[in-house]
Amino acid sequence: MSTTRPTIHDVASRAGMSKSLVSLALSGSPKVSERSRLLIEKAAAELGYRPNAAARSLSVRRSRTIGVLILDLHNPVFAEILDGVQTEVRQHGFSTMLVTGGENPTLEQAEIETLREFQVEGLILISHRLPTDVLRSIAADVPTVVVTRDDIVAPGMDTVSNDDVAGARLAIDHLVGLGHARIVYLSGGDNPVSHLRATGYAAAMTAHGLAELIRIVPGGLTDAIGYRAAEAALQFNPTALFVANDIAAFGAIAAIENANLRVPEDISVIGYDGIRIGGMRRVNLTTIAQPLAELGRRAAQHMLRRISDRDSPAQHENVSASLVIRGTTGPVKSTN
Amino acid sequence: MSTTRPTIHDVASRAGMSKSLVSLALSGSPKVSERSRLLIEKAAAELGYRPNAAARSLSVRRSRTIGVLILDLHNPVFAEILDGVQTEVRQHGFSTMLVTGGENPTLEQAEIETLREFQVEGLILISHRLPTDVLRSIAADVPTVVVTRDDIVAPGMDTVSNDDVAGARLAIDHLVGLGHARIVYLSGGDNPVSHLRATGYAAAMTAHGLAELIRIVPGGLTDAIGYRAAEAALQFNPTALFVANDIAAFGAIAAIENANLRVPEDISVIGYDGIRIGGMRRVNLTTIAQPLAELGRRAAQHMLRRISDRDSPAQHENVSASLVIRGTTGPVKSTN
DNA sequence: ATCCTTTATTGGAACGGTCCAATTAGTATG
DNA sequence: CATACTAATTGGACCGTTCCAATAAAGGAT
Repeated sequence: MSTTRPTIHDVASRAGMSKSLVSLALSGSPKVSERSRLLIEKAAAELGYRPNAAARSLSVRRSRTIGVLILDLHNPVFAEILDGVQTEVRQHGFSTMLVTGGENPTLEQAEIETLREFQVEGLILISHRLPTDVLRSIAADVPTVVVTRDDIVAPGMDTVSNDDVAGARLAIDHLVGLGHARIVYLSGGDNPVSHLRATGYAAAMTAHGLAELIRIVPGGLTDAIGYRAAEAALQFNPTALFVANDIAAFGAIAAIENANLRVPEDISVIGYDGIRIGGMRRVNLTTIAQPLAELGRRAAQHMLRRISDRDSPAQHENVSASLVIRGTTGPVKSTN
Repeated sequence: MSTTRPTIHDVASRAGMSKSLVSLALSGSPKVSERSRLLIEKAAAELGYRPNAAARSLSVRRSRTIGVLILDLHNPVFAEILDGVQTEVRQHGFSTMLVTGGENPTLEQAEIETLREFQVEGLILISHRLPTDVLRSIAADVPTVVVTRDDIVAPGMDTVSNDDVAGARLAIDHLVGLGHARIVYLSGGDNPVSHLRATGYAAAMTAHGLAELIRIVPGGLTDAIGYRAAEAALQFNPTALFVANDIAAFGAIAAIENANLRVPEDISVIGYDGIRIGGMRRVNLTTIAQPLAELGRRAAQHMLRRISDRDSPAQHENVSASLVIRGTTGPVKSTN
């Protein structure tokens, strides 16, 4: 059916008043008489009237929508952050428009372009792979907040992330506290977050007088790559592995078990991120947990602030990650 | 800076031609002279002009956007389906607008309302918890396709799902083939999908002459509930568990191991869905895999068809799931 | 009754595009 | 060198809202 959707005009003529009054009534203005309001509401309901957001946004010059770019849908980390963003944003009467670039910079840029054509009032980037200058120019004319990374700063751009260096230190402290010394870091590939975690690892090792035992094995953020990286790491005869993220840690554990070693009895493993499935009893991964939904909520709050005050100074918030001890780390084997 | 974004008028006056010509040129019309086109493109670039999607959509009366409702962001199943939707839809020049209702019918309805105000041209529901009549009335005036469920049919609404009954049968056939008989089904709670899988389970058991061994333990779709359900299931002294979904299967495995039994030596476990993390070597879950991204792609295709031909007959597509044998199922113990 | 306030209502311009019909410029034809 | 086309360009209506300035209606005070 639905030939054309009813407009405010249709409601007006059915209620026998002007479209202006309908507009007023529907937006809850107090200067509409009770009688008219009722009539109008009745007509609107009967017609199944639904305001046209495009027309409104054109008229008021606000879309009440914020754009969200998510790095990779398959990594639960980002879904959990998104969840926080959504709840916060919704509470303030905003909608979100979501896109993914699948870690492909070109695609990411195109998707952001689309978002901007829709006149989103702000952009939340749940991580990204954009070149610095591109990011800069985006942030220069639309309120932007980046979650998860704080390596790039630009005027008018906020960041919300956890302190990866401190988090890594937490992991190493925990392991050293359990008596470990030959601790290898499986990196998460060539990206800023992984580099920071490497830095924290190296710093903590050094602080514990273990500088000469620092070993970094190149890896990545997936299960399969974690598996391979762990295999490579075994050559160093480690007693513990610090893995760049939880998903890769899953792979690492599999590799260890496959080499007929036990976790944590022979080798302890600690991940990073604190995704929910890491807590599944079957996996039970010790990890450095970021408050993911909280990260998202904060990001949304910064966004809302920045929208209402475009040139409030850039803020870079650092929330702290925490050590969650579960079953994949334990005391180092006495003899070895 | 960005006081006001440049409009097509600004481009026109800078290039020294009319806004109509600018519109023509920018949409690649062949009736614009080479000279003018170049001038216009230059002006647009210099100004950083970006068309206003709201204005366009108002004028052409098409938004080129489709709305997507996703049941629960935390379950990877839905993210993987979404991925398929996105790639397909994008290829055809559409954007998506994503919302979640978190399994809450009221919230879902509100979110769908928002989507409709944005004049989405169609709605893809990656599962949902809507009452039948609500769903019906939605489908009655906006092209709708439901993924994952085909229990409700309505005119003008397509569905894309896997055949849960057949899938369940596949699982049971596999287990029976391995010699199992005391096979318990851990349900996924009170929802249509789980019921269908129960039906398939019961039918297959009956077909194998095991009708009197049918045991259904109430469960849910999460790890924690799967754990508890498995504990409860042990009273039946099963040799195998068929679990309503992969995530719950993870929990079930943990429960079994916690009871000092081994998987699959003592008890085999098979899940349903085929989410990626089930393939992680550490987990290595045997499962009935739905082609998730494919499901999403198909849904998008139906959507596009329905958009271009509103009253093409409702289609209900059933893609088949397949058995993926991994490490959590094995031959039944000889003596027991 | 008349004038002044309030209160309620309305017409119309604007928002930034698209697209159609009309106009102008340019070119070929007889 | 008109005439008839074709190609290129333009003005303006329209899409569905909001909102402001203007108008109408309803009381109140004198």
